[in-house]
Amino acid sequence: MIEEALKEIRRGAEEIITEEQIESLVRRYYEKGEPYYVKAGFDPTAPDLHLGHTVLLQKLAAFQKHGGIVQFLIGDFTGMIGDPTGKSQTRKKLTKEEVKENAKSYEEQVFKILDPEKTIVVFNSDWLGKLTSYEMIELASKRTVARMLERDDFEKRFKSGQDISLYEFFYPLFQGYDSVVLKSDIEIGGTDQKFNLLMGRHLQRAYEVGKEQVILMMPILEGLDGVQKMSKSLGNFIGVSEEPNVMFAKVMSISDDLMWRYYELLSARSLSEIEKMREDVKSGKLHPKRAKEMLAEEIVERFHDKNAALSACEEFNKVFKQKELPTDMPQFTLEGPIWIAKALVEAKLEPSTSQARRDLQAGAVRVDQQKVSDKDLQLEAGDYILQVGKKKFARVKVK
RNA sequence: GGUGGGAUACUCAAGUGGCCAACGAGGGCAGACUGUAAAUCUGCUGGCUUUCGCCUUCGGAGGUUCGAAUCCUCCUCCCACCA
Repeated sequence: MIEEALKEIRRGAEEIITEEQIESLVRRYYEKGEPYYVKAGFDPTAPDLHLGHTVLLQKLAAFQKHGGIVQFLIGDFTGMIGDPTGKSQTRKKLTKEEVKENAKSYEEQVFKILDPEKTIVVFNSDWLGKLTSYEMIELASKRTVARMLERDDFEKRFKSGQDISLYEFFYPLFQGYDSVVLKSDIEIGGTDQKFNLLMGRHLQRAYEVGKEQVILMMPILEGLDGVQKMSKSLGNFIGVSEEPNVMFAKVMSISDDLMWRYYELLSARSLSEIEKMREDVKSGKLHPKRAKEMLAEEIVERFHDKNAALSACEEFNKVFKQKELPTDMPQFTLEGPIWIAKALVEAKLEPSTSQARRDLQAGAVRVDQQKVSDKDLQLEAGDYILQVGKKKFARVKVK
């Protein structure tokens, strides 16, 4: 039992410091029923979560199954400073109302994964905002400049003579101080957070909290392209609030290799179950597409529901396998007669007539499921279904 | 402070007076093949005018020239070496 629990906890983790400590926490829970605290910090800015963020959340959920009480920390104070990157200055301060608002929408999204019964939501402005100058100096005295400069980006900047503002040193200190206040037993975060996470461990020792938090680092999830990290700005993400059909299709578009990575980091299926699927795919017993569908179904179900998942799957196969038309298409009414290239732009299927012209040339455009070979095609009054490539559809009425 | 080198489209990177909307690679889009996977092959990859052409783009501002990404002047920012 304990072994199983540890296996799930270790799953996907890039690094754990230290394994022994985690083991004793879990053991203590199973033998004496004593829970432990698992902390994770989140940005207070508008939470538009994507699957990348849920990697951490699921790890928290795994802990909850095995005795962990989650300390869901909203870094409304630290967020104001901003984690040092060398570029950003002190960020705009969010009002109390904005933070509350964001926290609320966090909860809506987050409790699809976390167990609210075992989650405590905390705001670090509650204690960081009240620190006196004396206490801040005390905090700063717990760490030397030399040790601070060990942090990767500080070291680089220092060596190359770039600016390091004093305030930047406070970010890791504050994050670590949170662990002191919260008496966390474990803190989890991305691999890029290693320095900050270790700071919590150090400060707990320095403040004689009586424990040194375990740190568990999760890898950064790759985006749909399978190479770069999932991020909104790169456009390779799956948002947790996206439409079931969109979400499903996005999962289906990932490569087979990436599929297993997603299974490991995102699926609630047990490792042994996943291993079995992997073997079945290898031996031909399970079609890889079906394996991917199962993943897509699971993910859609988590953020929507079972029915949405099933109908998304059905819709997907209808459109892409049977090549039938999607059930829902955006509708447009246009003045006619109209040149096909213009109509495509009007229907938002193309960004410009030049691009439309190219796609026309390439044979990527269909009207009522028929490939258009005439680049000069005029649409007379009537109803049409326009299609560009495999994914873009629109219903237009020409007047 | 001095001396050299550099800044080109989404990214990297050619081009050093007209043939440059600008070689090539990556990425992206599309087609074929498939399982909307991967791999592979093919086409396209600034905008507008249904393509005759026109307009905007090569760090910024001016200038020389019939004509400039390319030459000149000034400015901004990067990088290397010297002090």
